[in-house]
Amino acid sequence: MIFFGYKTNIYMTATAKDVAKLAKVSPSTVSRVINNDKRISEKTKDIVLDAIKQLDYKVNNIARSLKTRQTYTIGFIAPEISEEFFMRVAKGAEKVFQEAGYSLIICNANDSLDEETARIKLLHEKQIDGAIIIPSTHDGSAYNMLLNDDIPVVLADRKVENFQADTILVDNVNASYAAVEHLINNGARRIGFIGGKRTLSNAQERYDGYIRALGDYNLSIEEKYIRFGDFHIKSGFDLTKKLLEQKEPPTHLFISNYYMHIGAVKYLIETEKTAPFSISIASFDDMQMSALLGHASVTVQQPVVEIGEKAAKLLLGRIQSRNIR
Amino acid sequence: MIFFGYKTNIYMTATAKDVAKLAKVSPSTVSRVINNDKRISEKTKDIVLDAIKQLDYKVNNIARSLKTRQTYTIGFIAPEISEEFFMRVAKGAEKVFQEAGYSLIICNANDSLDEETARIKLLHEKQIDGAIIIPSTHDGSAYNMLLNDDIPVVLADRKVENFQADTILVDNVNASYAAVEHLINNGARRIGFIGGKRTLSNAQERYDGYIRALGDYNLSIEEKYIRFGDFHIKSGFDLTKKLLEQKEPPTHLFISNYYMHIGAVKYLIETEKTAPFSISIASFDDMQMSALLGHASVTVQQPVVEIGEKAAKLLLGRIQSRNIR
DNA sequence: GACAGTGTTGCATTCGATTGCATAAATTAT
DNA sequence: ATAATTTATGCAATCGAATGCAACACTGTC
Repeated sequence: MIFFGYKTNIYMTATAKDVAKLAKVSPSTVSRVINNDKRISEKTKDIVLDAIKQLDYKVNNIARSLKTRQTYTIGFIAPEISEEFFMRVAKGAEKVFQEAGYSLIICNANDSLDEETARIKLLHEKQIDGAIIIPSTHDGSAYNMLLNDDIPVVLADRKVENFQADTILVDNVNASYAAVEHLINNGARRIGFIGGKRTLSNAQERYDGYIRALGDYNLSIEEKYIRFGDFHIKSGFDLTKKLLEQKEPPTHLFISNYYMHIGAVKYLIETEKTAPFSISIASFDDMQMSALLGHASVTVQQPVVEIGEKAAKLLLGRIQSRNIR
Repeated sequence: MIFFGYKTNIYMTATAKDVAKLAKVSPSTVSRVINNDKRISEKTKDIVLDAIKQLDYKVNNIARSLKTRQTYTIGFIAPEISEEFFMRVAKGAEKVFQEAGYSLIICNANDSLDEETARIKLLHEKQIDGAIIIPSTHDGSAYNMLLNDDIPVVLADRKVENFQADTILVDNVNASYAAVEHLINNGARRIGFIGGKRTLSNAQERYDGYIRALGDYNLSIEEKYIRFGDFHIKSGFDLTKKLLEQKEPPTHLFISNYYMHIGAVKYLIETEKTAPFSISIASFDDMQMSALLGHASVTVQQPVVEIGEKAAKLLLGRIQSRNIR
């Protein structure tokens, strides 16, 4: 493309100024056309639109954001982005935000407080409009960095200390209570418990449900049937091994999350522990694969994607109403 | 914080200007301190650093990007972000980019060309420094929008038409050949094939491997043993059903991806087809769960995370060397 | 004491779009 | 025909940081 009579950079991508020149109007007018300002005549609007098409003009959202102070970008921080559970939450959030014109920067905190804090600072500098965080630890003090600058935050899946914000949770206590109750009703008396780090609110709550169910049915709480690990496959494998290798092992297991469940099944398959006595498992989280894992008599179904959607809607509401907390 | 003697916005977050005032230097100096410009005296550097701490100043990356024309942001588009396979690719990419100071905007194309194109336009307007795309279809023409404006693109997992760029692939043909060969060596003669849409390069290549293996071992190619679907669980379920419900069904299956494998196992479990004759499955993609799925005698292991890492490193190289293609 | 050389810092412009205010043009009222 | 409105557009400042160039301060030299 070559323009006569005035200098235009033909190598770089077109700017509103270039469009303005071609359409013989001012940049302000171009801006108003892009933003659908009603008090612009149909005639000039058409001319500008035509110039935009000719130059294949695209808004520079960086420049726009600088002026409008809105980036239409949301931060999403999860402890580990390769885990299906967290990504399903992300999917729910992404859907809601995509429809509203926002996009999601997804960050991996690597289960580490330091890395999580670093991501928060980065997202802050990138001027995100809001953040959804699935906490990696129980300490949420770093999140205040965002709130203090009026960037709304919504938490999902886990509660934290030192930070006050809306949090989308499931009823962990009652859900795990129900799962354990199911085992008891099927005759289980020696029920092992495999849980996550108790500093995580959801891990603790699932444990609470287990304890409460045992109590309500007058079953004794045996420390040797209770193990805590870290919500990952290996941990599920190791703890199952520990529980089952003792004398008089449990006959049933309540396992606190999907990945530990996988680890447990892996152990059972490898050691063929299935033969002597049949282990029956109740577990938390219902994934695509859960039904295909052996031994599962009941799984607690968390509406995972919906958690993301709810968190996103809540956050969107706060952003749009400028009501930060 | 209140400053006397000059007007400063005490409500908004501090800018370089505010820091400059407090440190009694010019904004340029502040900028130079942040960017570690060597020709700044230790003394003023300390003063400025101190002022930065006092005001809790954070760079505004939007403003910076407008000037430097670098956003340190990468677009990542996948056909469906909730699928573990794609997210593992994303994880690999995220890791590499995080270390290099970039962050990832993750977009869901919903297996749709239109949505994919919309995401590309959005990312373009957001001035991303580069993009990694896992194509949703075989048509890559929309990707040129980026390349034409010197935004490098790297594809992963699938090739496309109408677009030329580096693409990180696995050797689908030989991998599926090897899997089928394994079945044949174990005595398989009637091997069913369950594949994805053939317009996708990887689906076609996996089919090619199957055909070639049959040919090399002088097994006839029976159309009634071959079915194409769409790489999703339901499709795997349906096609397995179709293959196994015919008279003289296949005794072995080669299944082209993880999700179809899950669908197949689901069908086998539900119908207990396991009893009369034992189906043996070879499948593509080795996920955390693959070993736990029944019937799998061999799975092709794709280095999924490494695909993401490789793609990211390649892209990073292009970005940093400003060598777009 | 004048001057070159080196090291620090500030001035002013720039990136691309938005927007309050002013003004010009078109329309209506008188 | 002129004044009063209404409508459409342009001007110029602004968002926050980066940077080429100029200017200043200091040291050392002859």
